[in-house]
Amino acid sequence: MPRHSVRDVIVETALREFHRIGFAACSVDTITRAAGVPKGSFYNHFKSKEDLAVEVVAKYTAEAEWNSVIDPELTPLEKLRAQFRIMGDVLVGNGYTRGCMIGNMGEELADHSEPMRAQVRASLGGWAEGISATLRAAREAGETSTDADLDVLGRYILDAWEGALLRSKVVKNDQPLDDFFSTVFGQLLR
Amino acid sequence: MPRHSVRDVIVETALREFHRIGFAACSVDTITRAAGVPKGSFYNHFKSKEDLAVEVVAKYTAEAEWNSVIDPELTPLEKLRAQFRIMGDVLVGNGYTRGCMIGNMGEELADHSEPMRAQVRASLGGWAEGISATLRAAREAGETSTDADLDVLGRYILDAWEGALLRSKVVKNDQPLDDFFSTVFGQLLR
DNA sequence: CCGGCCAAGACGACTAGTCATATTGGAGGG
DNA sequence: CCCTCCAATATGACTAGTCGTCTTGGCCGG
Repeated sequence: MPRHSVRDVIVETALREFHRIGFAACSVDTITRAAGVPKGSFYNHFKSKEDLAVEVVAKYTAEAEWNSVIDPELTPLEKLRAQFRIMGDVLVGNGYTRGCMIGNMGEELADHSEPMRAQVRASLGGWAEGISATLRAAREAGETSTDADLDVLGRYILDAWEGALLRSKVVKNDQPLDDFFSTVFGQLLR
Repeated sequence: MPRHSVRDVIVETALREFHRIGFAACSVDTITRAAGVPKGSFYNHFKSKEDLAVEVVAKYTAEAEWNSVIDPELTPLEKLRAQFRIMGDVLVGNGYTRGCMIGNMGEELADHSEPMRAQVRASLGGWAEGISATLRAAREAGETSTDADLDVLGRYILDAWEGALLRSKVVKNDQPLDDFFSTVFGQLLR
């Protein structure tokens, strides 16, 4: 049991720290110190820092706040809006820093780490498919009259979200998120 | 003159190398080796690696392929499409690596370097304004019937571009760019 | 001679990962 | 039940670099 729990502490801590400062700036030492775990123990649980990061992205993908929107009273588009809203609230709560963990890792490591590129690809792919599924429900419910291919649109909306988060880190105000919401829900999906 | 030329060689080389592998992965040694310049000379011209990177982003912004689209025969929307197309061709030509230099730097450094955050902010801001100006010309020419606020739309389109380039690095195929073009020109701007 | 510019190599901080040693837990025997 | 031994696991000092930056000596020109 203790070994299992130490491992989990490392993953949880790494998730927080990688998101806070990014992969390159976050050393194994930083993680283990923050986790209160001896540095030498790290390699009992993870083959490398890269392996840990891949696992962290998988965990984040499964547990992101996105998944916490489960109110059955919401229409499909209301649900989609709530999902993006809650993710945006996290960004704002962090003072417009950190952006999106998945996008950050893709940006930083896609050209350098094949396991990470594969993980980010899977994470973004699954996320976009979820958006497209919600769009299909919205279309069936008569919530949107768009004639766009909904798989294309789901992916595109996610791209726009990643870009908006990036710009939020840069301008440090609400404008990118406001632009996103008004364009996606006010133009593309009406 | 020689100092000026060495300095320029460093900037040109840095532009290439920073874009190829990103800020953190690109050491001063990497740049000076590639430039054929003694490493010790570097600090005669630049206060720091960060200062160089800021200057590189400014230079890239001024000289990106985006600016090379000047055919007066093109309608505003044709011009906009050509501008994005030529930028996309660079990505494809590099095997779907590198993404967008400005976005990359913003991603990697916005939370760590204030001068870089300011530069990326200026670069993205200017770029988005250019897009919005083209959209206004398109509206006046009757090319688009969108009723969106064109300043909002310009910024949003640029966000979507950044996100599409990120995803291109991850999936390494044409899908993100295709999604971008069909949604922006097939949905938002028709 | 003096001042300014150049650049080689030194400097100190930091990194991911290793490994010799310490610790712990489980199994077997009395 | 207790004790001993052994194997597996834990750990912190260490290794072998890399890094950005600085210092100092040399060179050149006025």
